[in-house]
Amino acid sequence: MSPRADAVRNRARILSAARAAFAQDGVDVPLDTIAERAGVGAGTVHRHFPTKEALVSAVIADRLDELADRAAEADDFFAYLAELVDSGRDNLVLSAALDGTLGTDGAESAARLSRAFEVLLADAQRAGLVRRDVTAAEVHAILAGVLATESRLPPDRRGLGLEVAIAGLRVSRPSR
Amino acid sequence: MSPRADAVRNRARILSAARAAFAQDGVDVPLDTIAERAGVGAGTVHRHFPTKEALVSAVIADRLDELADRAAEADDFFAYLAELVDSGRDNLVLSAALDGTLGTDGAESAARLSRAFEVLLADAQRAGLVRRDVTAAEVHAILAGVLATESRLPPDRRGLGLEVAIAGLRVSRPSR
Amino acid sequence: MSPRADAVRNRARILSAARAAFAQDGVDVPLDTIAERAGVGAGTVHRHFPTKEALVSAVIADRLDELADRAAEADDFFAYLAELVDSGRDNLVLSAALDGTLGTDGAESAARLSRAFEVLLADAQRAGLVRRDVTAAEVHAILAGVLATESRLPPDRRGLGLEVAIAGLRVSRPSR
Amino acid sequence: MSPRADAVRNRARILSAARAAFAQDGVDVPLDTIAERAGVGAGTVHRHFPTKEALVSAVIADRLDELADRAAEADDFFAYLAELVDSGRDNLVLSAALDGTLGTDGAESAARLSRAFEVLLADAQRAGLVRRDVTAAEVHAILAGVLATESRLPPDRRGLGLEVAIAGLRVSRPSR
DNA sequence: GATGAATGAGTGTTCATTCAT
DNA sequence: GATGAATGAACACTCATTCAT
Repeated sequence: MSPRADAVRNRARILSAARAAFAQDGVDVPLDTIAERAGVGAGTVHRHFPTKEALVSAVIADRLDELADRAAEADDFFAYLAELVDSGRDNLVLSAALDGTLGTDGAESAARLSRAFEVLLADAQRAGLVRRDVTAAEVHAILAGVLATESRLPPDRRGLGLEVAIAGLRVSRPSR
Repeated sequence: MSPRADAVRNRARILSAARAAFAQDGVDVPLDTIAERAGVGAGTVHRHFPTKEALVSAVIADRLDELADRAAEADDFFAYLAELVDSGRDNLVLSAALDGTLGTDGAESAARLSRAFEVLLADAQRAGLVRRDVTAAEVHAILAGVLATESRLPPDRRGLGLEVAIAGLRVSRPSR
Repeated sequence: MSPRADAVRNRARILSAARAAFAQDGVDVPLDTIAERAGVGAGTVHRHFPTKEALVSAVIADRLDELADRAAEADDFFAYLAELVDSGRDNLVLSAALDGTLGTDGAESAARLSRAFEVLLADAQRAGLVRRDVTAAEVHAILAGVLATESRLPPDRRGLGLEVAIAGLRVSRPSR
Repeated sequence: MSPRADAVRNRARILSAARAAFAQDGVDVPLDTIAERAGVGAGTVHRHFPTKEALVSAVIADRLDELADRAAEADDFFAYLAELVDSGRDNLVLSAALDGTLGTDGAESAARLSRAFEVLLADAQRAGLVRRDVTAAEVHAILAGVLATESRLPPDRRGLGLEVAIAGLRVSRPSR
């Protein structure tokens, strides 16, 4: 009752190919390229994702889901950040796309991530490791910046951006 | 060597229009739109900038020149950063494009900026306000991240990204 | 020779769905739409009608068969015309398609219709109600025109096209 | 001050090529075909007619303008009809498309035609050559039908459709 | 030098048809 | 036999670039 074995596989392959292609060449890669990478016809991409925008949203939602899963499992705010930055290193483009509209699915995934992230942040704030006046959304904006920074650092300096952000997040008030 | 007055003016108008258009709609705006905004024909844009990429590079180089000018005039590292972030707030797109190749002109402008920036940074480091193990290039990467952060913050929280970065840059070693 | 019950039913459902879809949206409706309307898969449509053209031909042949049936039963030329126009009113698209090639089946149906129609016409001509120099094929062409006219008339004027045609068919020679 | 010499010519060539292509193969001909026939690139077609629909509308409007011109010059209702049918013989497709939406220009052209046609019709009615209870719009619908009829008649019978319509339009009431 | 019309390759999307399940 | 996913050619439309005026 499920001749969908192929369909499921194709959907996954398209998603994966799209993710790689977006990361490598930006969201402007032709859909044909993605189709070729996924080993399917152009029409198949459209069957699964009626619009290019839908595909982008799906890739982002997929990524958000991963992040949400990790956030839900994590128990250490900073370790989670490190992991997140690490995994996002090659996905700057994608993380940039994060600003764009997400389909309904994306919104849901983003909400899941937010909830898990808020818990982690609150713990860290309670433990005195993060200044209390920043919200989860604000820390998220800072993380987006960290990703942008990391992508511009030479390999042997990776981690510096996060290091600085963490240090900066600890201090309540700028003295200077 | 005389009727260049118009040519010079057109070049400036195109650059200005391109800058505004890139900031508003991203680097994917059609050249026709830029030409229209500049009040010139599409062919004129190509006479001055043979390629779209050349125009993008020129806009970036132009911006880098401004930044270099300001850096050369500044005497306070942090005030300079604040000014830079402030002026760059609406130019995230452009600053993202900064990763792309710059033409030769761009390289020169970038070099000018670097030299001025290095002086400011060295002063701040000597004064003990910035950890000594970061280079100018690294601080630049961090600034790019700050711009990304700021663009994601609501208006009433603008400045938080820079604040955190400055605080983080002061601490020499991450203690955690 | 047994499980054809379903096949027969499916064929009928597809034909019916196609007829409705063509009448409503023109012959350019996607086959998928027709398949969905018929409650079958796209592949099933092709099993019954290997080509879209074949489906169109079948729908037309089906319609021609109906018309032939009615013509065979009718005994009054004008009443038959009225009925035909009445039933064809919403099928302009289909009647336009009538020009296109009909498959072999279509030719047969068309022939049946022609024979029945010729009988009716001959009767009317013998009774002096229709000029004698027009053939059945020519009256058919005129009827196609009447359908086109009717589809352009407002609801409260429906019938005018046929009325004029009937009046015109009575006169042997244009006097002017 | 008019480098538009080519532009004007191209516009005319495209319009002409489109008219011929539509008449020959229907409105579904690829734009590329029209471009090729006109001896221009595909982009040029779009510069002049931003949308395919716009091109169709323009072709129709162009045709309506011709008809309006002729109607304005004519002084004999029936001669005008004959001329119209004669010229429209190969344009059934186009006249079928006439139902579709016309752009603003089309509406204007249609209005011009209506006004001229109304004058001719009124004259004919006053002269007792056409029944008085039909409006210009209704006669137009009948003409559309005549065109449909004519396109279905063999060459040696051309004119029969108009002949019948004219005869029918003279009689005030269907007697039967 | 400037103009803007022309070009044509490239893109997203549709859809008749095929084929694995 | 039926299903619906896969295919890929075809289409309308965009846009950087070229070129006649």
